[in-house]
Amino acid sequence: MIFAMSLGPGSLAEVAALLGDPARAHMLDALMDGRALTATELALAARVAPSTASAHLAKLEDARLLTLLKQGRHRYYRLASPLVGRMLESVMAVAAVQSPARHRPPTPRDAALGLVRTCYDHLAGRLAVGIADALQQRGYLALEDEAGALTEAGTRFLQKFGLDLDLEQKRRRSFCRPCLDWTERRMHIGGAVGAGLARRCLELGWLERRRDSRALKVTPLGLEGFRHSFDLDATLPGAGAKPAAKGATGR
Amino acid sequence: MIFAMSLGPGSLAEVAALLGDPARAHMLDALMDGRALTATELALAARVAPSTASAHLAKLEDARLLTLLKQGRHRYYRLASPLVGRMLESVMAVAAVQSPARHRPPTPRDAALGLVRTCYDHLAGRLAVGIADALQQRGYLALEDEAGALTEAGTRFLQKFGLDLDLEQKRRRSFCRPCLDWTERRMHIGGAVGAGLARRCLELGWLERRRDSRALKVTPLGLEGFRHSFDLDATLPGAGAKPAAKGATGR
DNA sequence: CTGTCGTTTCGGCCGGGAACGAAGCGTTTC
DNA sequence: GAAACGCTTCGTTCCCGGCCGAAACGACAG
Repeated sequence: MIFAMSLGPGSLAEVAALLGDPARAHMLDALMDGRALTATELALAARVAPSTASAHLAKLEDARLLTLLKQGRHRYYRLASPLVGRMLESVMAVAAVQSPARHRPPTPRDAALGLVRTCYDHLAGRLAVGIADALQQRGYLALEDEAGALTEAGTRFLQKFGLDLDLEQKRRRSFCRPCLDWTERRMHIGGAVGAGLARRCLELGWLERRRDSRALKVTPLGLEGFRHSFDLDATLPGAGAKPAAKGATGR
Repeated sequence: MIFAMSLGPGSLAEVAALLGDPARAHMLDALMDGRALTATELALAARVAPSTASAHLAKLEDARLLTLLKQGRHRYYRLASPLVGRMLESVMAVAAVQSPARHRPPTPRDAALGLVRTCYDHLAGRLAVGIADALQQRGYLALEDEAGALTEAGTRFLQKFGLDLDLEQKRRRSFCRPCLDWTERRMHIGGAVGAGLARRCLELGWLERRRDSRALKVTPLGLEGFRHSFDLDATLPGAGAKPAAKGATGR
């Protein structure tokens, strides 16, 4: 039998087929913020019966896309590695590009997701793109299709902002991965810098996690902080007072 | 109906399902070298009847994963964008990691693929990893999990080697994307630098495309060139004379 | 020990979609 | 014009795999 390649297209299909089921896709999407969720939570996210969810999770774990953490009578699942997260990102990026806003009933909760959410370990959404834009405009950052890099001025700026880039930077000369946003269709900051930025924003109390969603809440403190540090308006359009500098988010 | 998210996990599943069929996966894999192939060639690659292939190709084109070029009575398909290529890469990277050499009947033709092949627009395989290693060892390159960058010395070296990095470099400060190799499980050079390197090796006549495979042929000229410029032994293990400096490829 | 909760296993149902062959359409060659 | 070729459309078959509910299992709480 020569027709079975030892690796390659065969296993490509196997992995992709796992992502190709709507229920599993919803589960993986729910896990994309990096947290560990229980089987029931994932069943809820996928809108299937617990028994169905169990079968799906067994497959995903068997394929090493998820890792399992048994804790009492709960079973916590999480993405097996950043590699898996990046794979999901890249598929979503393609999905976003090739489906040019087919049907657009912009759900109310989508608005929150569109403003700012987590993307595995970093920030995504309008705010994240805005941050990337602001840093680029000031010459702190160069973000291209395939790679990104901080300038020295940018490194100093982010260190002053509270990121500890020194350790990382000694090991790796460049660690700022561009990530295509599926709502904005624009690049934002992933990689180590993106993760650090997200961590710092949560640490400062500018953003808060929500229990039920990947969307993040911008605190009043954050509203002021983003305006002051990045010249960004982090309000939801149509919610509350009209922004003073409306152009800031749109750009 | 609140249960239908406008974008996100739904379209993730849609795209992934397209990759999840073995026949389509084989087609996409065949297209991963960036060339355009006809419908019959793809049918052959996927080992399905022309009518079946036609249906698959229609779906892939409809989803904008492939673009169609009509030419006479032939229909040439190719990957719609580098984004699609990168998505396939990332899925294969996961597939390679999570299937730890399940069944290993190392096909003879796999040996050629393992040595050097194209990966969308750049080189992959043992030789490509070797090149990346050599450049890193000389301090020309820093390649990490999420990003990579040339040093100034590395830029000069590659320019002397015949890559025209000037144009690119003015536009983008950093453009050297690391790409996980599914045979070697090591990083090699993708992005603009990787593409340039591949182009230059073909241009120099060091490597030649094969008609039927993504594997490349190392010419005698290339054998000497790789040894001289990168201190690499580009022979197939077990084929021909034993390499003089065996450690060079293994590292 | 008994009940509750989180999770898995089993059995059965059902639909989507991948496969093929035959026939049709457009293009090139002789 | 006829024949060969490349590809698609149509109609049919068929099987894989997702779904659920019922029941079993293990863990914790009372």
